[in-house]
Amino acid sequence: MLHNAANSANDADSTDEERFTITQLAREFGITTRAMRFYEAQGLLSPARSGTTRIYSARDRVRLKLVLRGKRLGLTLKEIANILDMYDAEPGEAGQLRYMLERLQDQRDVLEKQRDDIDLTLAELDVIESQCRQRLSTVAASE
Amino acid sequence: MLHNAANSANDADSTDEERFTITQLAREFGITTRAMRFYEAQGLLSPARSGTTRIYSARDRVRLKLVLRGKRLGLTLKEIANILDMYDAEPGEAGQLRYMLERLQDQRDVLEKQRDDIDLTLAELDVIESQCRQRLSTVAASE
DNA sequence: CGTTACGTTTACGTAAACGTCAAGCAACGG
DNA sequence: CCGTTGCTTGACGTTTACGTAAACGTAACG
Repeated sequence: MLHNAANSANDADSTDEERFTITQLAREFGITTRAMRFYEAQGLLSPARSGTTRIYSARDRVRLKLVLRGKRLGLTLKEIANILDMYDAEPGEAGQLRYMLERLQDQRDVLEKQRDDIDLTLAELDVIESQCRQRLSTVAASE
Repeated sequence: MLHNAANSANDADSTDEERFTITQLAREFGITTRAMRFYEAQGLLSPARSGTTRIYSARDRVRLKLVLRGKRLGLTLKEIANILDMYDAEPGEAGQLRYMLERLQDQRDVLEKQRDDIDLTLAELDVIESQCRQRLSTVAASE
């Protein structure tokens, strides 16, 4: 078993990064190892290897977190990949930077539209709920 | 062709509801007729029929709008159907009403979580964008 | 009267995102 | 040494949400 964490002051290794196994992260985030391997196949993750075994760093963990957040927003894995790529994109030339700014704005537009949709939906849930409570009080009275 | 709208003061029909063809609505919302028929097959829409031809009412149109909003939020058609069902649910008995209130709260939790995710993502896009503009000004200076 | 436009059903195809085996290697406990 | 546990790579199955094509009806247009 991999001795993990709880090693504070020793270790010859210069970087004291925590390392995780695939099942550790899977359990932590409530997903399957199959899903994680799939994300890797899609280029969303690229953990180190010890032999054939995957070793996830803290950075990998953050990326996974971002993937799952993207999923909650209903983004496809491809869209998530595009965002992740922007995170650690090489400087690049002016044209590419300008293109990237456009894509960023597109993403922002989608998210803001989505926030509006959420607010609308929440407002309608309020209406339904109050109607529901109304009926409930009426029904409860006749029991 | 169906003479639509623009008939204000006549018509023996008591309800002056507008009626739409499938292609009208499809064009209006930028989707395909195939999609609309699919939504119907999944129980999300149930337009009237004139012979075999579908006739959509204003109410059908609203439902379609809600379906598309749900889609933008990343909901599955099944989830959307559940929400729509709550819209026009029969009063029902107390137990069912209480169950419905729970489902409503679940939905609210998801949406609020989603809004938090959006705010986080927007904040990160800001960071990326400003870095992007930084580099761009640097690069632009050396041209 | 042919074709163009719009409507229908039925049915097979497809992309995305995994689920679910199967078969195999590696270490560790008893 | 043998079995359990945890990791690996295929590879095929499944669900969702349509796309796409075939084959047909019908109403208007020139």
